[in-house]
Amino acid sequence: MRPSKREELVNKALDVFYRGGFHATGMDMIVEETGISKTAIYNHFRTKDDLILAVLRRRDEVFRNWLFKRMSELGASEADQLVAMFDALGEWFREPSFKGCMFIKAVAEFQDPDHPAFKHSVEHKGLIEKYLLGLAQKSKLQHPETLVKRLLILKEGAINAAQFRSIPAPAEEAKETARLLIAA
Amino acid sequence: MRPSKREELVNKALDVFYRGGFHATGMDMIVEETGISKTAIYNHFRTKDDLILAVLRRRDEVFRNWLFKRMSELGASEADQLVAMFDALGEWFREPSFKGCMFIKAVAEFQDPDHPAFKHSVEHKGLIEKYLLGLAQKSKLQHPETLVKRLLILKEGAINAAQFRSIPAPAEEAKETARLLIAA
DNA sequence: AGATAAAAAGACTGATCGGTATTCTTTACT
DNA sequence: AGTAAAGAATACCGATCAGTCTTTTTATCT
Repeated sequence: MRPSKREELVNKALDVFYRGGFHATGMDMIVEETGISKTAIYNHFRTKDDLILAVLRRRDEVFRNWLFKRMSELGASEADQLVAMFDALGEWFREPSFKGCMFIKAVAEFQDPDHPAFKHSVEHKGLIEKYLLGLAQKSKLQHPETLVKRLLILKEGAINAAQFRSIPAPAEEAKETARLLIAA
Repeated sequence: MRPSKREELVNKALDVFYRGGFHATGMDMIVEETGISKTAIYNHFRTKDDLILAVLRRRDEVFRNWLFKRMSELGASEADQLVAMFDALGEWFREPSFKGCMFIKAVAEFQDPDHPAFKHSVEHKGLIEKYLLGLAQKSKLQHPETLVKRLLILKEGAINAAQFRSIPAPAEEAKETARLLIAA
């Protein structure tokens, strides 16, 4: 099956870039870690940047699917789901392989706002915002736009604190703050 | 004056690394942008990593001094100063050269928790936490440790949102949330 | 001013970068 | 089975990486 070969490459490259960073990881390392030869890789992707973009697209898809599914499993009402986002994040943080948000890393390494990796990272955050806004509107909470923006700030902050490991339970702290916002 | 030459190198290197990233910026670029020859640079620093560490130390010093000073200028009481942190952050975000937090970038590029750049970044956040905790304790607010952890999450989240430019006024959103936390 | 020492400039090193050309292996069809 | 066509493995390319060595400049002291 041809397409699965490509997907396998993207999935493995995702792991390698996530662990090692984008610039610091050379294509030779991708070859070594995936077991796929350079020719085969460049048969699927024109440049390293193209591969990175495919990786980011895959990460976007996987992460959003996982997060939204987990939120709906952990929360009953729409308002509950918004709060449950932080429980889901907490599960993510506790995974041994957790190394922070790939899109935060991407904008850190590709700082030009016109770079496709930067733009895609902004899009990813935008799609999450859109989804949260839908939930906030369905629930009858006041000022849904404002609420969502503040929840997003809490989410990003919790992810960062988790990566720095400077706060023992960032998801829980963010969750309590989110509760406060929703109750207000 | 000898030491000022070294400081000038560190200050200029800081700019270049901040704009271009750590791995993506080669030493030749540092030479070009600073006008200081490679020999002179390597006379002061044994390796590129050593230079990067000096840059991070300088950034830590400059940023904390600026932030704490600005907080005390913008806030009267200790509790006010905690809230005013977000006004100061807002000023930072509006600087045209703003490109996010250098320490977030550092942990994104040097992911190994044992790497000196990672450790120094954690230290930086720790020093800020310590200062905020001092303020929270002097003010008679309840649960100062918890409050500070949540304020830090808001701070990190606002910085990230500012870098992504996904939220129009992240400092203001974070500030309002902080008010809520302090009032609670 | 001239000798000497310190420092900086820039050519250069092996290694590695992203990417390609050539060789080799595998597959598919008659 | 034999042959052609497709795909992958690897040797290889110029460019650039971090870092050094040699040469030239600059500064100091008499």
